[in-house]
Amino acid sequence: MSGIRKRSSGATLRDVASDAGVSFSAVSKALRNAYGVSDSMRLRVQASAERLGYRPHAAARGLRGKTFTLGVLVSDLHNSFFSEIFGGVSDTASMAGYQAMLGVGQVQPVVENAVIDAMIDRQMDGLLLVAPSMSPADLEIVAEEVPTVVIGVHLPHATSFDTVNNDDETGARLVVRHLQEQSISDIAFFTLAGLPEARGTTLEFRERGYRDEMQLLGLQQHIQVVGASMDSGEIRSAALRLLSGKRRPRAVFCWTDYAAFEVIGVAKELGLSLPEDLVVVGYDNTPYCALPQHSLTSIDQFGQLLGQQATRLLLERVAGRTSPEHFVVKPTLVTRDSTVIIKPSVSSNL
Amino acid sequence: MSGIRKRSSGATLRDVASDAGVSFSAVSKALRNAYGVSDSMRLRVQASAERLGYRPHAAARGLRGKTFTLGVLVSDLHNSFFSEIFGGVSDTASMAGYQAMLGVGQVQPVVENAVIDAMIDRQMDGLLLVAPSMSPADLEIVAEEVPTVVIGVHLPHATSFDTVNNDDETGARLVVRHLQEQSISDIAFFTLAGLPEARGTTLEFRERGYRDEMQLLGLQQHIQVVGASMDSGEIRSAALRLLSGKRRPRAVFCWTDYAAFEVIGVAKELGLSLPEDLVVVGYDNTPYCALPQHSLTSIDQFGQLLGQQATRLLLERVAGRTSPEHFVVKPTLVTRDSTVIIKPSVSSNL
DNA sequence: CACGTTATATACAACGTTTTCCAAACAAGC
DNA sequence: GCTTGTTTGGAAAACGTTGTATATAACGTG
Repeated sequence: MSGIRKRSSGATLRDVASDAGVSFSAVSKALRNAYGVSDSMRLRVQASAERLGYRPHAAARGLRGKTFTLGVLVSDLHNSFFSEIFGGVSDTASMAGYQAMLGVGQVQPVVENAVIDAMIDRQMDGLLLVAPSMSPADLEIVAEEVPTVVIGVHLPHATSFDTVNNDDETGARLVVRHLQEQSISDIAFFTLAGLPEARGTTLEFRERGYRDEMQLLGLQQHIQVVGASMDSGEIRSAALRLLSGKRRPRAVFCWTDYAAFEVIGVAKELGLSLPEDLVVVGYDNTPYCALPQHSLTSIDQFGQLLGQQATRLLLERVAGRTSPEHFVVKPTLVTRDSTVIIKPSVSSNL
Repeated sequence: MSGIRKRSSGATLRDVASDAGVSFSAVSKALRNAYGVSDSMRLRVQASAERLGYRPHAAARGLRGKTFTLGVLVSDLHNSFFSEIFGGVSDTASMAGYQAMLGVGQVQPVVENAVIDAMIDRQMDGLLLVAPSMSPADLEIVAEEVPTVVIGVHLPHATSFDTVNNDDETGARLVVRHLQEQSISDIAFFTLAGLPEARGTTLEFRERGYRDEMQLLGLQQHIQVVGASMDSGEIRSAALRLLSGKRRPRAVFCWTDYAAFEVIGVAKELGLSLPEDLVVVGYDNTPYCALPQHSLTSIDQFGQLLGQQATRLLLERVAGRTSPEHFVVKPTLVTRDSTVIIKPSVSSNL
């Protein structure tokens, strides 16, 4: 019930050693289940350690061995998709005796670098970079220094780090196909603009999937791509231009849910009714999608799974693997009212 | 432009020393601007350090002195209010040469304790606990061990740590008064249920403010409090009970924005129109409130400012202050369409 | 019984800092 | 020129681990 550990013990290896009547290096080995320790001693040592509330001093450890800490860099806390990823990371890490610590890069390469430096300085055993905005070259530099796994950047030929992604191209295709099945062909893609440079990013792949599938279905004349930064105001004005222009599309497929919500907002302000006049689709399937006032069709990319797999790979790298692995999960379309034209009879499914 | 630091230098104090032609302890002092170093030497050392790309080894530092790391514990990443706080923390910390690292407590005291332990083990110089769900007694235990500042728990008499809060009571009063000015008197309060225990929490204060102000305005017969956990399903069923029951209120004041969004959703499903049939108010003024489909009136508690002040206090504690300080910021009501009955003429204010 | 061969436990040298204590150098006061 | 004091730089002892090298004991084998 209490839960909280009796602290301020400050017991060190030496204290445990003198309590158990053995040498302090014996304690070190006994507690790490190292080779060359008799069962009787291990038991005695463990008992003493337990009683004294011994906890290894991470800084001291960091000086010689591992710190059992993983650094996770996310670009933006506001995107609740990242929270989902972190959930998977945190669980998997703690089950392996590691602790995950989060840093925030604010989508600015400068800040990202500072955070990464800080993590390396603190001797973190491995780094998990979620949707970093730095260049592949810089990623290589980081990966050279410390075991690294990257989520959200498609670099299947990277050798010095692993990548974990959802198949963004397929995700985008699913959307286009779904809309076409609803007899909607005039589909625009709303992307994120103003990023440093072409980066092998998820955005590229989503856009490519969109373009390719449009082409495949013979809808190439309807291809239309607009973009805005992450700023709410910019998203709104881009959406306004798109929806009040003369080429207003029948559907808008947004690179992330939040952008979709803004688009829906602008549409409402323009007096458009959804889904009759306009259909909107998002990406990430964040919790807000399920709210009836949005009921937003979206692509689920299984953030938790992504986090788990990435952590698994990272721990493998920390353990010594050097050959690269690239994990891709198939995304799923979650259809909701925002794109289902013919509504089902009654039902207010709570 | 490049930005990324030349890594893998691995330069240590000794390397810098031999490069500059001085002893390594001289380097240590020179770089920390310690007493007893001539200007000429300081300059020479700084030049060498710069050239070799020297970075202090945090683990080694942790063994003797500070780690220049602050641990931030948040209960739940999904609440984007916390992101806002962290923004303020991060900025203030890095300006003082500190790095903030985030841990997530999942609203479970067990996990919270594990994360706190991990932070203490890693010799973090101070802890910033955001809306922790642990007991005041446990907070004291933690604070005894390491400089601590708590955000989001009202304990104005705590001596071993500082607190930073918005004035939840006033916030709630603002809401009630605002609604009454709109001639709405039948106001219910929607709170968070199923927490460990009474904790001196923000919830308590919001509820108290609500009750007191209702009383003051002579609306005591309309006082009605319902609650649900953080789970979306539970919120929805509680909202359904409230809104379809015979005592359906005219307004629902929710302890946090997300709950308000769920309530709005349920209301829509029930065919209620807002704001004519029902009025909803939230707390935190998260970015989603501004979306036209919500246009949710909410209380802004200035998360960024909260984070900045908390960090300032924490750094003071790290520097040695032991007398407690308790900072309170006045919240502000941000009115939006969800509660403004008579709509302004035209305007689609983008 | 000398002689490897295993087991087991200890000693001790790192690891990269911070900090205390000392020595050297130099100036000032008599 | 001798104390006294005040800078300035260096030597060395922590800090709490890990990991390697070494000592000791126990145990067959030839």
